[in-house]
Formats: sequence, structure tokens, C-alpha cells
Amino acid sequence: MKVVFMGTPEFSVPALRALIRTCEVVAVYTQPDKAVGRGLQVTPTPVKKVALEHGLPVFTPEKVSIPEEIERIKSYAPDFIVVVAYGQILKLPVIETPKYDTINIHSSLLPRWRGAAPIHWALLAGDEETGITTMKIVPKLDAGDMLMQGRTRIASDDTTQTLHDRLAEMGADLIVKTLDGVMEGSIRPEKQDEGLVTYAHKLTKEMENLDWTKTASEIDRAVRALNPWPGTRVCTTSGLKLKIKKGKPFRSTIDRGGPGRLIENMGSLYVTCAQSAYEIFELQEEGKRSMAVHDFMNGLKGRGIALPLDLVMVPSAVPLNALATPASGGKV
RNA sequence: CGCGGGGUGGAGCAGCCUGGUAGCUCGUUGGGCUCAUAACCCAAAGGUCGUCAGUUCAAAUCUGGCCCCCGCAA
Repeated sequence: MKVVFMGTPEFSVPALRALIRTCEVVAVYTQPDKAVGRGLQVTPTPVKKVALEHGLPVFTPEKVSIPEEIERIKSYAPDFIVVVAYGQILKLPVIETPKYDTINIHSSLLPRWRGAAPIHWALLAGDEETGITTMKIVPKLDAGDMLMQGRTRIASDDTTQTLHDRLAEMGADLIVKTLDGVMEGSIRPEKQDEGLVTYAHKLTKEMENLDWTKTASEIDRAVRALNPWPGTRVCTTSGLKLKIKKGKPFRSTIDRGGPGRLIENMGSLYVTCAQSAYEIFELQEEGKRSMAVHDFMNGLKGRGIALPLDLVMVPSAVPLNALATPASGGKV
């Protein structure tokens, strides 16, 4: 079975490896190398690295839906094109190239969370479970008929990072089964119920700003969902900028002057919010490494900074309560 | 030459601008107090201030080179 693979970030890698093991990967498409990292080093994408390790032909066009790339793909006579977080929208001529189908691995239980950041939004919304959907690609983003799904529960300590890793592995497993199923004709594609569609909008940098008027459990979800990027940040009136890396909702109520303060209680650090407080375990000050809250508080005393500290509200670009947007808002 | 922050006893930091006996909050060790304690009190150990060179009577502090770490830039 000949497969053309299209993918870019770390999330795509397990699927690529699985396909290399089980199929004939005839070509790999990925995004052009970009200048990233300290010093703006030009770095190949994770997918490109793996493809090169296996001696596969790699192509990195700015646009894949142009005639010469379509001709190139045709020349490989693929049975399937598999697309995993490629980063480009495929036009119909590309989609129609393979003998069988062009298939996408999407990291949500469609039709919930179409779009760019499904893992984050599942976590933010407090979903109890999420998963992987394989589907036929159609020109409209993430709207194709579904082929297979794999589900996983979201644990109370799951972060975007842990879910990402888990779902990437599940996707690798599922795509192999999906290709086999399509070949055998044992899978019957299922239409998405448009009434249940929600969109996972792209995250913005500004979403890092914590809205401490929310409840502790909403804050907890934000801390876990926005980890590692863009993070969850809090700014004090005195100019400290702190990223909350880990914490948990505090059960009892603490009333120390209302929401929006950093307070110390029994040797622990809390940010007060709606009704109660959120306890911080690990944080990172601007420009510094991440550290345990205990070390941070020692440093504060060393600098002569005393708690409590008042926080400044910085607005987010996308309100976290813009959770499940209705199907009508078809922009992603 | 992409932008920026930093390397000070075991940890997190202050001191550096305005050179002159190395400090804070913890931890560790010993002792005390207490029914008891992660609490409190007393005491002690522990640092070539990243590295090399320069300026100076004198450098953690000023100047230049080098090494390493971190944040942004998805």
C-alpha cells in the first residue's frame, strides 16, 4: 500500500513512524524549514527529521496545491494520502489524487472541536473525554465523513502536553487500522452531525493572562490547557510577571480581600479568585527558570518583597468563556 | 550578527549604578523550649562571588574576551 504522508510537528511523528512500519511511504510533505530557537537557527520540522532518517523523499513546498506538486504526487501513484497536522489546507485536486482516499487524523471526537486547537479546548471546556477521529478530507476544514474514533478520558491531572502525547500515539494506532479497514471495505463512513459541531479556535498569546474572576476549577483547567503554550500568567501591581505552571483548586474558602491577590497561607501560595483560591505549586518568573513555590517564596523574602501582592487584570484576546461556539461560526 | 534576562555557601535571591571586612529567606548540623511539632529560641558548619585577562593601593562590584544557563520569537 503506497502512502504519501503530510505532517509537520511532533504530533505527526508517531503516525509517520507507524506508517513506515506498515506501509510503503513513498513521499513525505512537510512545512518549509523555519528559523526557530535561540539565535534563530534554521531547523527542519520533526517530520522532516524522521523522514530523512529513513531515507524518504521529502518535499517542503510553500503551497502544496499547485499544479506541479499535484503532478509530483500523482507520479507516486499513492493509494492514500495521510494528513496529520500538516499546516496547509488541501485543495480538491490534491485531495482527489490517491487511488482510495485522502485521510486526516484529528485530535478530537468530531464533530466536537473542529479546528486548530482541539486538545486545548477540550481541556478548557472541562470535557470528560476526548479522542482521535480519522476522516476523509474534504475542502471544508475538518468536515469530512468520519471513519474511526478512539476515545480517552481526561484525567484531573492531564495537561495539553500529556494529552497531546497520548493522542499522538492513539492516532498512530488508529490510522493503520483505518487504512486497513478502508482497503477491506469494512468501514462505513459516517457523516458528522452538523448540529453538534463546535470550533476550537486558534490560541493567542494574550490568552496567557489569567482571568482571576473565574472559579478555582476554571483556573485549574486554564493552567492545564494552556500548558506549555501560551501558559497562564499573572501580573502584580509591583511589576512581577509570574507564570503558573502547576497548582490545584483550594477547597475551603479563603477571604483575604477578594479576588486578584497573591496571598500566603500556612506556607503555601495562593491566587485568590471567585469564591475561593487557587493554590500554586510551581511557577516561573519572567526570564527565569521554573521553580517550586517554596523556593520562589524564599527568594521573595530575600528580595524584601512581602505578601500579599495585588494583581493587575490583563484582558485576554479570546475570552475563555467563549467555549462551545455554535456551528454557525464556521471560521477557524 | 533576531530581542532580552542570568551565573554569589546545598536551594531561591539581595549586593554591582555610587569599588574597601560577602548579606537575606530557607535547608543542614548541634543545643534549648515543648505532651508534641513542619512552630519558637540559641549556636555552628559551609562561598577561589562562572572563567581568563586588564584597570586600581584595593574588584562580587569597573573594562574586554571566553564558557554555560534561561525567557521571547507558537
